[in-house]
Amino acid sequence: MLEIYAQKINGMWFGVGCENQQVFVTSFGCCEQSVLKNILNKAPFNMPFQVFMEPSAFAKNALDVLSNIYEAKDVSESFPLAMNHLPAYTEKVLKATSMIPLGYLASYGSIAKAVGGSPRAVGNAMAANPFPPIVPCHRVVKSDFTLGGYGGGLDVKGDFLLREKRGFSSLRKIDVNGRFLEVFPVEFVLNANHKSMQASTQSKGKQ
DNA sequence: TGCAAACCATAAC
DNA sequence: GTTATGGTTTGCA
Repeated sequence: MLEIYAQKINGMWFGVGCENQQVFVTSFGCCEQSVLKNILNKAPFNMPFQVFMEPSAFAKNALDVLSNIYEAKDVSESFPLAMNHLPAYTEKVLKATSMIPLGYLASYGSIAKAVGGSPRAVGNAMAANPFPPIVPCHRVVKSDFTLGGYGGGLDVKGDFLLREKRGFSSLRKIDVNGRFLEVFPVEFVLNANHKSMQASTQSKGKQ
């Protein structure tokens, strides 16, 4: 039985679906309704569920962690995430994605290089991510430093990156099962988008 | 810049 | 099985 909890923390709604001290699905959003809808969308389709008003201790802790991640705090705590029901490739991509450190981003292509497959396949796995923002799919962007897509909306993704800005300036390589995942500072994307906005306003000015 | 083709795992049929 | 569909990338005009 999937136990579903939703709670408002600091103005934002967070939700978890769990069973046997394992997290199956998470969600966040501006209202309770959308959070619950997302949870039911991403939950294994044939799993019976029940929505609870009072979070269990386990769920309460999970909700707090979600909120901390949302606020771009450095969260070291990790959870038992139930990934067994996911396709093997999706699981690999999500695990690699969860290794991207706070303040850094990876491109769809660099993840594809690290785990195999193609950038599009990585994008598909991101879209299927049941664990936002525990698995930080908002830290995956296009290779040209534009944002790409995001289930919760691009503005949400952009806001995340602004909050996660940490002032790093150099590339890093993360070891993912012996293969390297290249990551770069959030600033690269923020600067690139800033420049492109400047460029578009300049070209408008010239006309 | 803009467009077309290659990319490859999923889900739907 | 087969097809359609992407949260992409790359090359070429």
